[in-house]
Amino acid sequence: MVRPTMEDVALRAGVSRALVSLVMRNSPKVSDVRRAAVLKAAEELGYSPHAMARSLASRTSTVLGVMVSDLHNAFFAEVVDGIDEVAREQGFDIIINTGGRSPARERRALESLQSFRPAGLILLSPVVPATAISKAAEQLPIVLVARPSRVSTVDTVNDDGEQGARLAIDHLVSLGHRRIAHLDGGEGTQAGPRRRGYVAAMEAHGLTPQVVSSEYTDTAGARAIRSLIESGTLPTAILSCNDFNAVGAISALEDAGLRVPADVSVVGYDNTSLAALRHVSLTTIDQPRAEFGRLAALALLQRVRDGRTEPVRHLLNPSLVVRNTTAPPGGLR
Amino acid sequence: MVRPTMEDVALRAGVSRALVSLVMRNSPKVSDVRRAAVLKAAEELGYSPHAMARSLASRTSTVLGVMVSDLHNAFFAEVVDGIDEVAREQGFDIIINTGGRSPARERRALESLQSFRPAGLILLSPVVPATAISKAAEQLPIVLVARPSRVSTVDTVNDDGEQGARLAIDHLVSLGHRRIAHLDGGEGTQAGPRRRGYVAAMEAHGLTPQVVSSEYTDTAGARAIRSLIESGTLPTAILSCNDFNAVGAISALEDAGLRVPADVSVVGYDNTSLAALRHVSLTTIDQPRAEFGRLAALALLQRVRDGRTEPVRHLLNPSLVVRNTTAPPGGLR
DNA sequence: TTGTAAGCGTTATCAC
DNA sequence: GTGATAACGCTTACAA
Repeated sequence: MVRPTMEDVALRAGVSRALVSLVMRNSPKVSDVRRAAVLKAAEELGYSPHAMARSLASRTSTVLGVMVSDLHNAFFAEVVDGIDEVAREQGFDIIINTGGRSPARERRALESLQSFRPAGLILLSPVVPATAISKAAEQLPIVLVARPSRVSTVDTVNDDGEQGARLAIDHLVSLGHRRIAHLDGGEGTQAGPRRRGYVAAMEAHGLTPQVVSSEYTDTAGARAIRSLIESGTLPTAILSCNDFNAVGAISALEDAGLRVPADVSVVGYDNTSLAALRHVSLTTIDQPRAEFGRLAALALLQRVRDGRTEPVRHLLNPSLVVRNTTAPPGGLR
Repeated sequence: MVRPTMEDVALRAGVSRALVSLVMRNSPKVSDVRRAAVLKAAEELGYSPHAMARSLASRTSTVLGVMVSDLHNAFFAEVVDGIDEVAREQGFDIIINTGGRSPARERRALESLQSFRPAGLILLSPVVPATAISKAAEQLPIVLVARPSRVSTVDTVNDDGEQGARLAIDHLVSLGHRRIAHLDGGEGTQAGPRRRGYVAAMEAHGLTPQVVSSEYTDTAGARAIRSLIESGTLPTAILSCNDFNAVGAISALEDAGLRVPADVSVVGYDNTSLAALRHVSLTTIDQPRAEFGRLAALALLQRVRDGRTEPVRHLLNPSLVVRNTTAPPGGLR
């Protein structure tokens, strides 16, 4: 169980260690015979380079660290796909760690990631305080995804939540809705912009906003609907803070004998795989997740390789995905 | 942007590099005064140990590599939680990489993980050929989760799919169902045991198995139901190969004007977060996912630290979670 | 084109 | 307790 080293390969191929090193980094200045011999020896020994030793010696790193705040959320999986795509193209490896939505655990994940001395770090929706981030940013380039920041040393990639909410409201208004409530995400990341966008869009249409306090879960969505029904203030359409909340809302509406979308229309946010299920078929707002990842990786590489120092702020446009939970009000369809 | 080293800390604290090293590994044989001085200097400099250099020098690794075949599947997130829990307890760090369900990408992920020379590797439902796994197992300890293996050098952690299917059938039979079809997972991992368990359980009850070819997606589940309806062979109950398939089946049943569970009962498999949504509320088979992770990490640590060499094969018991998609047949409820 | 030797940041083995 | 010094596996001038 002891892994072969360059020395072993060199011995077996009858060359020096340095030459093996050249072959491994496929330098052009190695004769074909020697190269073949080295490759053969490496193959036979099952040798593969030791990334840490390499990075130590070369004083460079081809590793990008990725901190995923919540592995349970498929949202991040697609962002990672985007990161992975760009990183691989550019010859970088990624290592992932997860924070489990707990600041303490996330802190540990960050430290662990940094102990590998990666070229840079991409943080997906981190929950640690901003000071922890700016402190880390003193040591290496950092890109934040799905979390805004004013720290001038970090880049950010976000979706324009205000515009997303506006798209949803415009859609509902164009269907004929006038009374549209927003089930608010409370403290959740991105809840602020979505709420502001909702209020602004309603007012732009001359309508009265109705913000209902809720959370990013299906039970919270159901609870909010029940309170609306009890207070007799149920509108004809709902904009939920995310897809889970929307599914909870739909289920509570159906429990109350109301039909979606005939009696009430519902719009989600995020276009998770849940929304696409035919059983749900939720009208929702899509964020270009893989693009988030690609831009984040690109931003990091610009700092790492091209030495960029001014921060970049990507604000991506979400889009509306119309499915089967929205229709004109009052069953007019 | 240049990270401080032990040398810097030593200089600042007015001690030798070796002493700093001792403090960092909190050795008991350092005077309190010196320790405090070193810690203070490290803090001021923002110093944290260099994991790669440490591992290189100590010829040991406190890193566990985790390959997640599909980050989009929340199933793995909980397994990772279990791994993380045990690893942290025992002073190990984990680094994650993903294979995106593509053998080529997975191979790359495996190589990348190995280049960090981790103490061992945990592979979650890998799709690479068995030979690739046994080759890797020559270099370091490997544990496979959700994929069986006969390679004597690797440990495995799986759920007992046959028993899971049996639990579902026993439940349906006890409700009074006699005609129960299985929507089969085809080539998918774990589809085999579930199918065998279904057939065996049906025969044990003196019933005729009805296996319908399908896949692990909601559209496939819907398609299978439509074909059953068209052929006039729709039974009173369905055991799906997984939750997605079950949700697709439910949706197709409702589209056809049938009620679930009044007209047809449906059981899923996996107890994903989807099943728990109140809008779905699916009766399903639960696998102890976090336990998978814990056992996998423990198995790895036994090899790494205690030098165990005989393989272990964990086969965990699934359990039945009854929700609202199962009832006695014929709307007798 | 190939080999030699000096590091990279750390731990480990000794002396003191 | 504390401090030199030799590894660890690799890269990289610099020589040959």
